[in-house]
Amino acid sequence: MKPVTLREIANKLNISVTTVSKALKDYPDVSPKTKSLVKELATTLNYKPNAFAVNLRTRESKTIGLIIPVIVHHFFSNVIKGIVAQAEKKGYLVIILQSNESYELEKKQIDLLMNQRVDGIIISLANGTLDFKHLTDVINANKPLVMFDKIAKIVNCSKVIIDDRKAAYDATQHLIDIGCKRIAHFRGSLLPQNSIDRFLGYRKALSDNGIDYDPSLVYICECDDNSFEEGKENARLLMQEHKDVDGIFINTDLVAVGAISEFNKAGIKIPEEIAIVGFSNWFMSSIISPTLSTIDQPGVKMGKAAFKQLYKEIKLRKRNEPVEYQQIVLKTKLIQRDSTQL
Amino acid sequence: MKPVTLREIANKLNISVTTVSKALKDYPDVSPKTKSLVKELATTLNYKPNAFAVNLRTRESKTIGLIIPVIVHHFFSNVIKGIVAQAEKKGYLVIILQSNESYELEKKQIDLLMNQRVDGIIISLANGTLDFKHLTDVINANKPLVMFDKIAKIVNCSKVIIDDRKAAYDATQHLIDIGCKRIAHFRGSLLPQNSIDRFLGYRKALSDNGIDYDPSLVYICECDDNSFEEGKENARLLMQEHKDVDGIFINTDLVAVGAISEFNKAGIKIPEEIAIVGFSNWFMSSIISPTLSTIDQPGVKMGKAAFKQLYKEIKLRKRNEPVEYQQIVLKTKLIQRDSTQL
DNA sequence: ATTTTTACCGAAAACGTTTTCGAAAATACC
DNA sequence: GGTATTTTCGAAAACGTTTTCGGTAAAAAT
Repeated sequence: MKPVTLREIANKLNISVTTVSKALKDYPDVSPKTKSLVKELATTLNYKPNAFAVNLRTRESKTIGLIIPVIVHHFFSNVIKGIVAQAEKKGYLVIILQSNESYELEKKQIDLLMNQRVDGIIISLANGTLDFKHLTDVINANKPLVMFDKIAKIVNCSKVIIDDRKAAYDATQHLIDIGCKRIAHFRGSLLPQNSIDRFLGYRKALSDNGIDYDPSLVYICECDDNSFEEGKENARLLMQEHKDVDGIFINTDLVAVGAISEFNKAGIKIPEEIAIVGFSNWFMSSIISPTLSTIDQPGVKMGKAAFKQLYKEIKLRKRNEPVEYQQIVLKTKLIQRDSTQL
Repeated sequence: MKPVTLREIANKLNISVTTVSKALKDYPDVSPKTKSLVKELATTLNYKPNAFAVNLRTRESKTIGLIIPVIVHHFFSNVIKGIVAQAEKKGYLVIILQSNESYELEKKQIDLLMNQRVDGIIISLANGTLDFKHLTDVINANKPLVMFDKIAKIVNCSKVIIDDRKAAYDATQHLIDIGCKRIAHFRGSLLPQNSIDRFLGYRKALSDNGIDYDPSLVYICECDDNSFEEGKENARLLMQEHKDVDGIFINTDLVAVGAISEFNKAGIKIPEEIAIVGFSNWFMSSIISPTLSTIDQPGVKMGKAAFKQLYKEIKLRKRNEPVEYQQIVLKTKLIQRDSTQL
């Protein structure tokens, strides 16, 4: 019942553990005959190297850690999929942890992963994370760290992001192009970098088109969990406070879907009375009525890119070669659907 | 930069590694003075035990494996969340792999996890899995295995499921209760146990109510990926082939949403002309129009239950106590919404 | 004062690998 | 046949921890 070890193979063949180990790894200093003998016996005995022993010796775990704010989220589960798939290709396993948007938990989890001696960490920050010592600690411990989506610009490491600012600019410009004059923005949480960037893109588009920026048209919400309700709530507020608004750029599709459902209920016509652009291209956005124009945010691709970069850094570090941090910016594109199709 | 080891602490205090180790684990045979000395130094040096070494020595990895068919799926990502949360509470980490509904991949991944010496495995089977040797291998290697949702009844291990048959029965009975006479069933894939059970529940409800079972009313689809399209396609077929159908019990909410959108487009009134019950209580089902009646399938709860059972078995095995496999059946409930509200 | 007990510590083996380095055996060369 | 070279192998150390088992010194008991 106990797993087979090198020693057992060695004993059965009356050779040393050393030779067995070398034979299995095709060292040049072991004869073809013994090599084949060893390999044969290893497969018949179904020998599997003990990962702990290998890791202890080689200081590699062939495992990486992934920390994300929420797992149950279309964008993040797509990223998970991308990372796991790419990692598997390279023989790496992925340990996934969920920070629940909590800075404290995030810190603890980084610790957990470091103790586990993962070879690297991929992270998307919790909204509440303002202090970055736990992250610089990782880097100082000489362990590769890649941030994606929700990043901290100050931290010096590789990042995989989209150009949130440009994407938001494109979305807003699109609303302007179809004739919107008073454009609101549902911004979501205040802190995260991409919330900031999307807001800046929105404002830039306005000013580039000579439209005055009106702060009262920007709706903020700190309720992290029920985005759908957030959309409905903001839509209700908007209908009370700003009847003249004819276009909204919304931070994320789920919120947009909530808003649409509220507008539908109130009998407000989309896009005739209010045009809407969402963000992330959730598959439901092509399904609801009216279908939602949105920005395509390539989750799987981001995941793959993040792992690829991490992998590169792991390899470089191993060879003691200098690593230079990359800022990988993936392309987004505007997808026009009925919610802006006049 | 190198992590601190027991030896370094020992050298700094001029005591042995043994004593340091014991002090940190509160062995009775080390004096309070040295204990506090060691502990203090350990925290100031930020000592973290090397997980590999510990694992090698203790044969525990404090890590479990999770294999699921797809990550990007509301039900499964909820299960992930439940498992990860519960595992973290007990100090366990979770390695997640996605089988992509492929038997071959599933087999490989089991192998990967066994090599990694995880302490246990939680799995939901791929649709294509018909041979179970890779699973019995796990059990024979004396490693705890818990299956959930998509299980194999033949395999002798603990399982966490819902009573699919009863749930399907309830759903169908509900359709009958509101007056449906010709009830179709979108069954999805043919193989998985829960597809079979749901079908049986559907049939039982019919016969218990004296309604003839008509095989042509059961729609099967092997397209694993685009459930939404499957719903639309089946709806189209149904409208052509069986204009007299007045109720459908649909295997999963996403397919149901597809069907609803197709019926909406065709101008067929729900529930007046066709009543619909879905399955899983995806959050979107309370959002679309009309809102969808469905069976609540508690993903997070299932994940938690699965880990709890696995944890129990890990502990029992460690103490060499006999483990008895549990079949944990979680409660589902029918949620009535507009799609069956006459 | 001697023996017994208790309290405290450490040497050493073990977990299963990998890798260095030297030695032995086989082969080549003159 | 003797030397030089190449093949082929294995002993041993190392990775960092845990745990068993003795051993010593001090404290308690006789």
